Amino acid sequence: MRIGELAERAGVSVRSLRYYEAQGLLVSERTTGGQREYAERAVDRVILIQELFAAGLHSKKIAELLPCMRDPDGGPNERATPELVTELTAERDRIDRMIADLTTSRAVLDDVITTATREMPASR
Amino acid sequence: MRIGELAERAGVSVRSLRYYEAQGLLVSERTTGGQREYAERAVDRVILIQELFAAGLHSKKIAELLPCMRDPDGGPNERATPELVTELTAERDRIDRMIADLTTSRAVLDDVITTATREMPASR
DNA sequence: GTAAAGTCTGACATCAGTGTCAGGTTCAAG
DNA sequence: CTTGAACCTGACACTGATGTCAGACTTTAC
Repeated sequence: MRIGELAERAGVSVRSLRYYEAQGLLVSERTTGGQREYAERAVDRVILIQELFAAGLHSKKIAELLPCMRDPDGGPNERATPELVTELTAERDRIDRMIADLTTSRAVLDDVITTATREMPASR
Repeated sequence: MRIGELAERAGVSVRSLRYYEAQGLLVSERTTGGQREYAERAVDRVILIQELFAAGLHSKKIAELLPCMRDPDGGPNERATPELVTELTAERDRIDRMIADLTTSRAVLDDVITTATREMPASR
């Protein structure tokens, strides 16, 4: 598929896909005319990249991480270096803290919403 | 307390505290000489602000939200408008999705870490 | 009263991902 | 062959919280 379709199916902008490629997160074949051509599995990869971005990982670290993932297609995958493992462990801990903080914030919002909604049902 | 102490106790930079004030998230008394003076409760407020930032809320929305919080000191608090409730509900849903995504990312990291660590115990 | 540490305002820089625009090329359909 | 949509590269703008610097003032300790 071409870049427009991938962007739509993965729910990101065309701009972002080109950026991912420039950062080494995503590869593409090229047509004779120089246009990008993606395999089916690119969709899942882009979604994964987005999730990792959302988790606060920077593109450089994602670029190191991706080749170490167990490839569902059974493709070859590198073994993470001890240094990378250390970094990823730190990231994992950070994510754990992030989830904890988010849970707190959610409770705060929920409290305000509940308080405001009480005895004032369904906006009328 | 003055701004340096608050920064240290809340774990943020002095710069950030001044920014919060400029955004209307934090108020301060001023000494005769014009220096900021904070009450004890400012510490918790700043920590809360940080959590809300971490949850992806923008300062403007935090500024709307804060006065609607149940004040532990029993201070006066506004009732959230229906519009704000709608927005906050959207934020809450977004946080829920964020937590779900983070959980996915955490699992990805965990998988890579586990795979790399297996049969290669304690970095030697 | 003096020195040192802390604070003030204001301005500019940074980061990283994304938006957007320009000028040109490629592709697919008629 | 032509046309319009999609794509290409490259460049610049933006966002929003935070870092950092300069020059001046305040506070505290001695």
